[in-house]
Parts: sequence; structure tokens; C-alpha cells
Amino acid sequence: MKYELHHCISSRLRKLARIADGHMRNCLKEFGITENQMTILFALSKLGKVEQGKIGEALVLERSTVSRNVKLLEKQKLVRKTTAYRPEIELTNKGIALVNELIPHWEKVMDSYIDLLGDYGTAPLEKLEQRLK
Amino acid sequence: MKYELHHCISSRLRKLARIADGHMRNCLKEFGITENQMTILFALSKLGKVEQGKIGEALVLERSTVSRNVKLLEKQKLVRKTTAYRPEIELTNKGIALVNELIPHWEKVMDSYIDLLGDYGTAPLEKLEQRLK
DNA sequence: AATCATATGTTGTATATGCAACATTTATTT
DNA sequence: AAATAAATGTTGCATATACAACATATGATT
Repeated sequence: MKYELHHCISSRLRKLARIADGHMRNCLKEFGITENQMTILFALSKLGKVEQGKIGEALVLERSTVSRNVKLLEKQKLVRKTTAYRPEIELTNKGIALVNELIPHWEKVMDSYIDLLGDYGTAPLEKLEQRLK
Repeated sequence: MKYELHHCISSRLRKLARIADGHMRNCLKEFGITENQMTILFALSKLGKVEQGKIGEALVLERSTVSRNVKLLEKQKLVRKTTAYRPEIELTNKGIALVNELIPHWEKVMDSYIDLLGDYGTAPLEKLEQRLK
């Protein structure tokens, strides 16, 4: 056999994502949002006001997934969307405040990740990102 | 700011997993199973007859997730589970046959991953696995 | 301008996933 | 042995995710 079955790359990435998610979830509990919602809020924090489609493009998420996630964030009044057919999305003041409040906690989780990764740092992650697109 | 928001490690791993999954899904379509079902079938192929709990342990999956995934595989008669309260799970002949039939296709996807990763190979992935537990 | 093609948003459906709550079984303590 | 604790399986609930089908809007062709 060419490869060991448990060396399956997509399974392994999925597993790593589950592990990392578990860590981050603990941090997010008190803020009432999920890991993915955080990701979208962070993306909006960087992108400003953008077409909804751009979010999926940046995060490699299916249109429908973005649509639903944005709806959840809208329900929490963390983002605002225009009423156009191709709406533009942006953080509300509440969303901005949440991001700012969250950042120090998120940084602590990041610190612990960096600590775990030790001398490797995020280099292995970056290498994967460079190649796996 | 200590880190860039888009450098969030858990988000990035999640994104990488989505990308890798997308590739594998194409391969699995014709076999009528999903990426996660494949992962469990592969694990059983290696582990033989095991307690259901061992699957979650090996794959870092919550008990309930394993319970449901196994149920789906059972419905397809790809795995068999004993009726005990803590059931033992194993591949059926149909499951074994599917795994064997799938392997060459899976290997092609793995080849393409290895090709993508180029000179890095799976080293970055292994480094992450060593540290992120 | 009207038509056709393309792009994008939404909804239905199915699986993936985790957590909490509950059920049951096994292990431990007294 | 009885009672308590710990482990494990299942179910309800919520979100995450993708795909297909549909709706609508935008762009390109004629």
C-alpha cells in the first residue's frame, strides 16, 4: 500500500481543526459567539464594508454558509446588512465593541497556541497555506 | 496589536480543512460516503473490532458525533455493531469491500496532495500534529 | 431594448459537530 | 452486598457546512 490510511491528509487537517477549535471555544463561551462567527467578525473588522460574497471568497466558505452565518450575526445585531439583493455587510457598533473586547482574550489563546507550537511557530501552518489552495 | 486577526490559528486550520475536504469530496461522491464516514471506515480497517468509544478517542470526536456517524454507516450496512450497551464496532464485508475499492481512488487524491505540498511533503502537517494535541 | 448568460443570495435537505441532559452500565467505596 | 461514583451511549438542540434548486439581479449579445 502506497500510504497508510490514517495518514489521510484531509482527515488529519479536520482533526487538527477540531482540536484547535476546542481550545478557542472555551474562550468564546462567555462572549456568546462561535468560532466561525468570530472568524467572520474578524474578517469584517479588517475588510470594512464588503459585499457578502467577498466574505465567502476570503474564508473559502460556500455562499449559503455565509448567508446563514451572517443571518445569525445579524440576529445578534453584531453586523448590519444593506437591503440590496447583493447586500453589503459591515460590523455594527456592537460588533466593533465585541471584537475589541474579545481581542485580549483571543490573544491569550493565540499565546497558548504559539507556546504549544514552540520553535516551529506558525511556519508549518504557513507552509500548508502556501501550497494547499 | 500583538497578532493580526486573520492569523487566528484555529480559523486557519478550519479553512485548510475545508479546502482539503473539498478535494476529497469529489473523490467520494461516487462511493456514496462522506469524508468523515471514510475516516471512520479507515480507522476501523486499521483497528478491527473496537469499542465505539475508541473511535472517538482515536479521531478526537465527541461521543455523540461518533454515535451518529456510526449509525449512518450501519444504515448503509458498512459497519456492524454489537447490541451491548457499550457496543463493539467492526466493518462488515461490504465495508471491507468498499474500503478496498476506495483505496486506489483515495491514493490518487493523496498523490495530488503530495504533489501540491511539493518539497515540504507532509512534514508541516506532522509538526503541527506533534504539538497541537 | 429584448434576450440570454452569468453571478449572487436564499432555502431545502443532509451530514458534521459539540454540549447538556438523561439513561445505563461498570467500577469504587463503604 | 448496597450505595455512590465514574464512564459510556443516546437524544435534543444549536450551529457549521456543502450541494442542489430556485429566485433575482447584472452583464453581454444581438
